[in-house]
Amino acid sequence: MNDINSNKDLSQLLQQHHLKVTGPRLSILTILASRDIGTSQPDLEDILKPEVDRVTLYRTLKTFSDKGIIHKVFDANGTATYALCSGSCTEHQHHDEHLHFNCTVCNQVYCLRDILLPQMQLPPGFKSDSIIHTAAGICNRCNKE
Amino acid sequence: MNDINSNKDLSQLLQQHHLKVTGPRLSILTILASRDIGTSQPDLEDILKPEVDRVTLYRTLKTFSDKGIIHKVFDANGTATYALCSGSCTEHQHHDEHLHFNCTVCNQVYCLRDILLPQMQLPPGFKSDSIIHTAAGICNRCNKE
DNA sequence: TTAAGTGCAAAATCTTTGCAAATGT
DNA sequence: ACATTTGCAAAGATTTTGCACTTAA
Repeated sequence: MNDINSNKDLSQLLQQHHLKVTGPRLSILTILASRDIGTSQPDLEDILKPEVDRVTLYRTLKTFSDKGIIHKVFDANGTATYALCSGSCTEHQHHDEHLHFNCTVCNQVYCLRDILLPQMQLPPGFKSDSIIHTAAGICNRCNKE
Repeated sequence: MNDINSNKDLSQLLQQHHLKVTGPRLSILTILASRDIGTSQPDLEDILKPEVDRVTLYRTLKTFSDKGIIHKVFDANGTATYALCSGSCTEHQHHDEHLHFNCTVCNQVYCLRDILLPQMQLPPGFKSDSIIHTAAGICNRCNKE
């Protein structure tokens, strides 16, 4: 569970990024904030239907990504999933260097923020801003069943 | 450059996977084999147009993925790119645990097979089959210019 | 010969764009 | 009041499906 979850905090989050506080935006943020896992555009669409228009969802996710409020992770099928950024992301740079885990059973994307990520040596001439690590396998919930 | 590149080798590759050797398939494999970088579906489409139908391309890429001949990597925009698998991939399991590098300038996806990948400790209950590492940054070619 | 593969057309999806109406500041 | 944001409609792009024709084995 993310620590940003009261409605008030979410409003502040929007204001910090110079975005107006609107119903659709709060709904979307509330869903994302309540999950430690990435949520796909289609899933969000289902949950928010029919209160929020599909187009608004597209635009809002774009806006949030651009502003550094959420980040995008692709699951194994190439479907984008979205999750709240940690505090240090900005419009100019994302810092989402945590491990993502995509369960092959339930297909959910987990953000495992506590895993230590190793440094990697790149070949000469390559300069990396960020490395995304996405593991595929079975998550703790599906593992039990 | 991949070491599989003669037309004969590519035919064998198809036969090994019980696939018929056809023009479109060889064309697609030839392109992928000649590059150390992932190639996107749209790029392939452009290169192969109008000899190979768009639908054939979709179906062929799907077949090759399923058979373990190529693997799919998503670039930062979520566009799928395709690259030849290393020898050890099968229909049942892919072993593509190399580092992918997506250049933010030219957008190309490099498969950096020689980078040593570290092991990571997952939380209890999580079991991982594979981890994909995708770095974003500037590649050696764009770095020079 | 015949199962697999291809190409075309058309359907189904997914994503973006334009614009008028609504809304937050 | 006014720039932003939304919702609808429609356009555009992407991906899949059906089916008859072709081709490799």
